[in-house]
Amino acid sequence: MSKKLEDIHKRHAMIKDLISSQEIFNQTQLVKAMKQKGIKSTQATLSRDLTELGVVRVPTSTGLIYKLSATGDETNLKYRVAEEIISVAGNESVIVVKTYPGRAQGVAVFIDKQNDLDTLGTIGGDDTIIVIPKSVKKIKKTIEQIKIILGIK
Amino acid sequence: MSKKLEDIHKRHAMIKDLISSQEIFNQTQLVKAMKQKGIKSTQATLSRDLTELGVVRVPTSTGLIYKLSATGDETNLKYRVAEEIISVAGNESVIVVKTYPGRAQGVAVFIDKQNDLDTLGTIGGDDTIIVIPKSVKKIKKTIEQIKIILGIK
DNA sequence: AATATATTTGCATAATTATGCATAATCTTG
DNA sequence: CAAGATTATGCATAATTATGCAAATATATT
Repeated sequence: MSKKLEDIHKRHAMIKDLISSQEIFNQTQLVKAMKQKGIKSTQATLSRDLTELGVVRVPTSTGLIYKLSATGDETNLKYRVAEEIISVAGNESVIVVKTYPGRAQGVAVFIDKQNDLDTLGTIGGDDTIIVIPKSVKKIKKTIEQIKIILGIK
Repeated sequence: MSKKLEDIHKRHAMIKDLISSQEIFNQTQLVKAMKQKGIKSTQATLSRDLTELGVVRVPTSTGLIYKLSATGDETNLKYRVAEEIISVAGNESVIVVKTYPGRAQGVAVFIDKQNDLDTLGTIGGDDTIIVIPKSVKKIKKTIEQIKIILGIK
């Protein structure tokens, strides 16, 4: 297992921990709070982390604070989407996802939302989606990722 | 009635409308969108409005966009209800709440739910609500409480 | 292991948002 | 209606956040 990946995970976990246990008003404050907990990073990195974690800055009576955005149906959605997929396959240049009739649009939107997928974009018809990878070299990997995210084989 | 209050309400309504009907990425874009709809304002004012409306900026696959924060959130409901109220006043026997057209029912339900209010009940029409206090002696106090709960003056 | 690919990070800075202050608009009270 | 008080707004700018780029680190391939 990658040391780096562990670190990122640790940092993300710490961020979630901090923003849910205390009022964090801005990113420099977060930098300091993390430092106290033994994790050093910079405002720039945290800005990216917050985006990845889907954290929002909400107005409250005490000021703008960071909060984890409401999740919950995410896992559920995943299941439903997975059930609509027939197959995921690729050739040398694109990935093709087959779905049950009329389901392609919804699945395509879901795939688009997974911003940890290295895709340029998707086009969905009625029962077929074309996924354009960032690079043709990533096709295999991306197919794997899609399958992993959706928990299918 | 105040011209100004109407304008603010209109602007707030427009903001909610715009951010829920299209992707608004930043405040200058919002300024332009509002202008097209005939409401002129500045980035500074909109910044304040967004805070008042409890709007959040959430990360999505297409970038950071503004969204009304999760419904069901109590604080939020409060904001929205408060937005619909024009005035709260009383005479020697009842309290009258004036709202924007068609909003009275919703506001009345909200007031009913506040069980720390010393009221016997409410009757709501289209834009007016009559609130019956437990005792006429509590009218002043109850008006105050309503205003405090909703954070209005 | 060596080389090639890909990812993460920090720095510097651009982009964006929030706010103090002065002014204008509105409201209140006499 | 006038005078004073309050609230809303815009301007200028401070505060904060996001990002291009290059270096560092990690991963994959042979």
